[in-house]
Amino acid sequence: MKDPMNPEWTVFSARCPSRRSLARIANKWTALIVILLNEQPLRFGELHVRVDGITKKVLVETLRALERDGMVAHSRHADGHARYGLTDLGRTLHEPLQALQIWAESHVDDVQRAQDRYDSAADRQEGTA
Amino acid sequence: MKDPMNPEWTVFSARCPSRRSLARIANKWTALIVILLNEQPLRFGELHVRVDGITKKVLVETLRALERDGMVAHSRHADGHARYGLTDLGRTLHEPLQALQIWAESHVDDVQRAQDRYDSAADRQEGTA
DNA sequence: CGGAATCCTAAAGGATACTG
DNA sequence: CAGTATCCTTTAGGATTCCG
Repeated sequence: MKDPMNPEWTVFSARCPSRRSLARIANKWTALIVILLNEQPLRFGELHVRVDGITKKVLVETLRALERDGMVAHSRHADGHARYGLTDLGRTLHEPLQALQIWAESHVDDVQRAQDRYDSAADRQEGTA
Repeated sequence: MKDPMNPEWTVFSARCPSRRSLARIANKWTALIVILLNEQPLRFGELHVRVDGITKKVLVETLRALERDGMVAHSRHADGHARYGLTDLGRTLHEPLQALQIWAESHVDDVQRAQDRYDSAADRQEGTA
């Protein structure tokens, strides 16, 4: 599958499989789901309420894609309910994805200020033009 | 801006500003651009060729969004050409985003195997049905 | 070269209703 | 409850052309 002779075999190549993987993991829904499932396996409905704003359709699709890529698995539990959990592979994703969560939450104000600056600068431009 | 009284002020809340930030940084184009710009400031055309598969339109839009959020800035260089580079804020993004690149590139085979397993299991299901 | 403008398609996502 | 199925809207993204 991999061509070690090809120096372009990185995420920067559009046709490298790693580009597809990057697109899947560099995704807000994936990040939120992986972060939640790292705590503990969850049922579909629990995920649905804890990932605020996600629709059932998108949740199903994202879970299926993550299962296909081997990051998530679902299995029937002792109480008769199926639960989704991370696989070993999925667990290796938790740290980098949680880093994104932490970044996003801790830089809210920085980003907000930058946006305000940018927008007011843009307004001045408009006024000048 | 922030409501410290609201315990739901996290990326898991659809209306929390951090959710928007997460969506912006958990994005393949953002990741690729930030990783490249961390090495050195680049001109538009250099970015365009090094981020294989991106169109000029999408590159412009992504750069503008990153500038608005204060992660990228462009400035005229000594040679008279404008170059894009990371701001201090943008530089803090490099490590977590490069972690995603490394994950994607180093787990290509794991993901491929998982997909093969999943797809052949699905085929068997179809045959049974 | 570094875009901006326009147009268009495909994909993501949302709403709703239905089912085992 | 855990999905499917359907339909619809919106956004991301691509192709092309033009401009300073």
